[in-house]
Amino acid sequence: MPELPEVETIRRQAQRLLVGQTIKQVEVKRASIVRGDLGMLAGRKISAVRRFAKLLVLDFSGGWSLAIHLKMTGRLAVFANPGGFFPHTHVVFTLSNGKFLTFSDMRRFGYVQMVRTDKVADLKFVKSLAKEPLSELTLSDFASLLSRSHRPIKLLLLDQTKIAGIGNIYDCEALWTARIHPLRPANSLIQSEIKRLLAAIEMVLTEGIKRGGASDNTYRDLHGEKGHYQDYFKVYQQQGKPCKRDGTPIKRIALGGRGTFFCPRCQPERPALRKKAS
DNA sequence: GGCATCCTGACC
DNA sequence: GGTCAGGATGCC
Repeated sequence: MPELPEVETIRRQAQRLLVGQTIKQVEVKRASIVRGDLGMLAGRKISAVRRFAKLLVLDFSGGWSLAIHLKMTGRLAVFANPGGFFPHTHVVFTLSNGKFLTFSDMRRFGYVQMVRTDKVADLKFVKSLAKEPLSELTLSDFASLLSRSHRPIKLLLLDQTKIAGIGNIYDCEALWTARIHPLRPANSLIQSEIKRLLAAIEMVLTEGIKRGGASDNTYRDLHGEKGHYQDYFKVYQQQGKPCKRDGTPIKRIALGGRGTFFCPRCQPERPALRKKAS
């Protein structure tokens, strides 16, 4: 589902397509995914698009904002005609250019929430977020974060209150890139591994943005199109296929109730012991 | 900190 | 029919 690179892709597209547009009409088809009164947005102009980890925020004239969380299957997309809308479309905004901005979500885990622009930073979810890897988190932040937890590194990276924006896909891909086993206790990583892992996280997120996100399954961008990062997966949902580094079959285990993919050979459960000089 | 839970659909 | 799905939270 949408992680940092996917939401950032949508943010950049929205910046170009939506800023300057005025909301002509709002239609809520399913009230349960809406928090607050979307009718307040009619007649308002979109002035900015922001992202907080995986949360997208549209700012409107008059001090109102709309926080949008896509969770697992949410999609924010612009269509020229109502005939093209995705299934499970719950909210439709008619724009001043005659197009339609839609929010759809098959599993209905996502939401759209009205909030005063000056209160966005006070949203419980936003306040709980840790630093972002591509813009805020330093190596010493990361090292200190890891040293304070004995949880499996894979789970720590998924915790938005520890490091913001990573989901299951980029988690697995970063661990493979850094050659670190997902079950390794966070505080067992040595300095060289910590450095490698942070570089790997930055690399896979940057690559994800460059490829327009990963559409392994349901993700679509603001144009309703798939991303391409799924064509570059090294381990995610590649179980049984040969590791791109050493040919060993990729393994899948369950960790914290979700799929975890890794190479059992180049991501060893224990760091390689230094060979004794003989 | 670990686990169930909100939903629907795809796939084996 | 059973399993799995990229998130976040609320409960123990």
